[in-house]
Amino acid sequence: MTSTERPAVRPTRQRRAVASALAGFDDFRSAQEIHDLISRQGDSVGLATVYRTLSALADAGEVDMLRNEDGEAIWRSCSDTHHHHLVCRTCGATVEVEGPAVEKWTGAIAAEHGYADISHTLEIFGTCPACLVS
Amino acid sequence: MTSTERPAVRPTRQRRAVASALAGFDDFRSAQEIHDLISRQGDSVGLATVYRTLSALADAGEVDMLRNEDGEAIWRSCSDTHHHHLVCRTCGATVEVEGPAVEKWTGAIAAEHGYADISHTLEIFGTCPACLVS
DNA sequence: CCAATATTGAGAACCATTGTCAAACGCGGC
DNA sequence: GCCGCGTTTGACAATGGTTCTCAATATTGG
Ligand SMILES: [Zn+2]
Ligand SMILES: [Zn+2]
Ligand SMILES: [Zn+2]
Ligand SMILES: [Zn+2]
Repeated sequence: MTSTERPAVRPTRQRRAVASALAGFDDFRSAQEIHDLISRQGDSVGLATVYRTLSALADAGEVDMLRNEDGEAIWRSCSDTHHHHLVCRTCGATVEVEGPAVEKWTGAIAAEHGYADISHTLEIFGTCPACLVS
Repeated sequence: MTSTERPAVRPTRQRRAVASALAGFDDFRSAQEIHDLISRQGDSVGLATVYRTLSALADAGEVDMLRNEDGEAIWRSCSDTHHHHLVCRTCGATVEVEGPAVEKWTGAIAAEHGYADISHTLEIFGTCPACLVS
């Protein structure tokens, strides 16, 4: 059997720029915002390349992508273990959270109804302490 | 103090057609699919009106809207109590599920981090029994 | 039936995302 | 260092879902 096909990803200036931009914030940002960030850092990367790179990183599990209320994709550099997010609706401040109990629950519910190959999405939104006081 | 402003919603042929279409399926459909369904039922309703009506129903809590993998909005007539969904990735078959434990967990996690005004999204995807055998 | 207000729809406008494809680049071999 | 080749890039066009516009129409209460 053939080993997993590996497309041979190359370390380019552009990919480095995207990675660098991702390291500069810890909330979720749109591809366009990240593109602007890169420009402001002095680098020049095509918007299409930003999209391509973000998608690749998401596939590789290095960034998480979710959708804001308008359906726009927003991205964030994340740890590589399975987790969910607690996101501030006002400033975007994000906390990674884990919930073994929830993981078990989704599996149980699915099994109960005979569903297989389960995956799930779970995000929590609220107002963070900092935004509460202001 | 003035009572809650009530925009005075009128029962029109169009809104009836959308409601009727919604009653005709129990999986999640896109606005365009619902628009097609209405046409096939013999009614004629503008696409913009379908969007407007679906949004209004969603605000009123009579339908649930979520986003598919591509970010498209998909809609479904739902019960009015808080619940989540177990959706077949292949045929779309949907089961409404409730999980008091999960509700408590999200609240606890949020409180633990000082977040307030909590809301959350949670959807489970998998392959339903029918699609498993085929 | 009237006036006031809400609704509709055809099409334009928006805008995030993806596709195109020739030029530029990274890499391994020589 | 130089070649050859597959990979990557980017300017720009194309897509496609969703919203906007605004004049024409429908509903309602009187
Ligand atoms: Zn994450
Ligand atoms: Zn999980
Ligand atoms: Zn529902
Ligand atoms: Zn819930």
